Amino acid sequence: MKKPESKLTDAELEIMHVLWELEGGTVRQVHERLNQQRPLAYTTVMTMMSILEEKGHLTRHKEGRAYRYQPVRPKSQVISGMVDDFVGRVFEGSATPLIVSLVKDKKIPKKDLEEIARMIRESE
Amino acid sequence: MKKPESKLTDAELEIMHVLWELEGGTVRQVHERLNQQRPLAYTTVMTMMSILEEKGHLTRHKEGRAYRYQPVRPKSQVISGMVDDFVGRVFEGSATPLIVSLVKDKKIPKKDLEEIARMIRESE
DNA sequence: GTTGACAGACGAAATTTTTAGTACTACATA
DNA sequence: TATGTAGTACTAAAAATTTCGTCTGTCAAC
Repeated sequence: MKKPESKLTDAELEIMHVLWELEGGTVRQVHERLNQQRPLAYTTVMTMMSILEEKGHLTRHKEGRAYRYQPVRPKSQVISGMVDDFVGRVFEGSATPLIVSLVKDKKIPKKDLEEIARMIRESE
Repeated sequence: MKKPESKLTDAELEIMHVLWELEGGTVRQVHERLNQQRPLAYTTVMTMMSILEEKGHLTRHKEGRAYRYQPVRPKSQVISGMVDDFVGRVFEGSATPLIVSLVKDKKIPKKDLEEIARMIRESE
């Protein structure tokens, strides 16, 4: 049964990253990818992908013998939701301190900083 | 037994926020705060705070009959670590897309944007 | 000294998240 | 048609997180 939406857990996010990159794939494909980083049973990946399908993050259709899974929403949209959630939990709603902290003590390449500055100018 | 460090879970973070704001407090004080937002047993808060103490995020000392808990590290430092973790998991290490997405989504008041732009200029 | 309120210790239930085992099906092919 | 293989469904164990109950001790007020 499909639920409308739901928060992505850590392990689920890993899988979504692979599928966004591959633009969809089978359990086997995803398993092969993740397994390079850390041992993980095939069925574990399958279970996770089923859950993601139930949660409405993936759809699937038969392709030959196996299912092919595809992300329902684009990466940008899902991640934007996660950012909102993060800002809510960690910064109690206000995104400004997050940016300030990122710009200040994180290593953003100078080039990117310039681009960001330009973006801000243009958005006004 | 104290472990050196550890990731903050959601519920733990809620408590840390209260203690950062109050600059330390008793279980009762924290419980009263959180209870305004959602029902929560006194002992639940107590357990969480004990765990936070074991994890090294809080210290405590007797004050009258009760313990007074205090954050070990300043909010800015802990949150900076959480941002790193988040950037790693969600943005696969690169913070730039996060900033871009925040600025683009227009979640930042114009006034703050200007200040950020100034910050960038000055950091060069 | 009894009683009631407050506080913590301890143990553990409930829930969520993560991981995996086993059995069953379809298919190719020897 | 017997057999190995790829794939899934179903089930559930394991681990982590969140929640809370009960018991015990202390202290103040009566």
